[in-house]
Amino acid sequence: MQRPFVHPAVDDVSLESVLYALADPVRLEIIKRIAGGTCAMNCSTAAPADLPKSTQSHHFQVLREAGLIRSERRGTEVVSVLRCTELEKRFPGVIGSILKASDKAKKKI
Amino acid sequence: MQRPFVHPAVDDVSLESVLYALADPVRLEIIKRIAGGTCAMNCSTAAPADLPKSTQSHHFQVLREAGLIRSERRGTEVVSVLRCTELEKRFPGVIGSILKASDKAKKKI
DNA sequence: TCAGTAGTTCAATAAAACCGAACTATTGAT
DNA sequence: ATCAATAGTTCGGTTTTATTGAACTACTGA
Repeated sequence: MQRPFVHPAVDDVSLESVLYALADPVRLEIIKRIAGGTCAMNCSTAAPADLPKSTQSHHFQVLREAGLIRSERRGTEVVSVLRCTELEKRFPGVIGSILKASDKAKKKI
Repeated sequence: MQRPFVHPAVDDVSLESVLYALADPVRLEIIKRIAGGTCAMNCSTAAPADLPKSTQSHHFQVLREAGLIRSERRGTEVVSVLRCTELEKRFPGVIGSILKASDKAKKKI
């Protein structure tokens, strides 16, 4: 049987794990897409297309266990949402400034 | 001869490398000490005391190459300062909110 | 010049990431 | 109900990265 998704309580989310999760270019891109889009994304849509499925799955697991996203199965696919409100409460300004900075950095290139 | 310290130009500093550098508990602690203290620290003072010298040195190298600190030899020791102004300009709010969040997280425990 | 202190570099080991292949879960068609 | 297709997970082996003891470099002060 497949294990159900595990989401840490917001108070158990550590700043280090959040930063670690966002430090990877692929994962930062995923978070940007989830945050910027309809606010709910399946894995294949949110991750770069050329990335192997197992690697995609690994990255979503890291984001989930870091407390950044909440995932839920909907039919054959898994939909993930950013835990923005909770995270903003726990680490004010952190996610927002990072997302803003990543946009700006992208424009520069 | 020992190589001189290399510091990236502020425009070459990537958000990912900054987040990566700060994602490690030891390095985050170092940055907090450098930021909170007299604003200039040698390695032994800024790093946890029980950490092997080679590991300390490695962590300072990561912070340096990520663009977070500027290091300079002063006699036998190396003094490092946070590149706060430059970083604030490039990634507004990022370092500040992370430092603030890390203080709060510490108090909770 | 010599001893002591502060940090770096090297090389070997330990830990983590990556990805192909096999597996699970769900849906929709026959 | 069964079968094929889709979406994602898990496993295991390989590659990459981190850690650290030991040797080395740089500087200071006696």
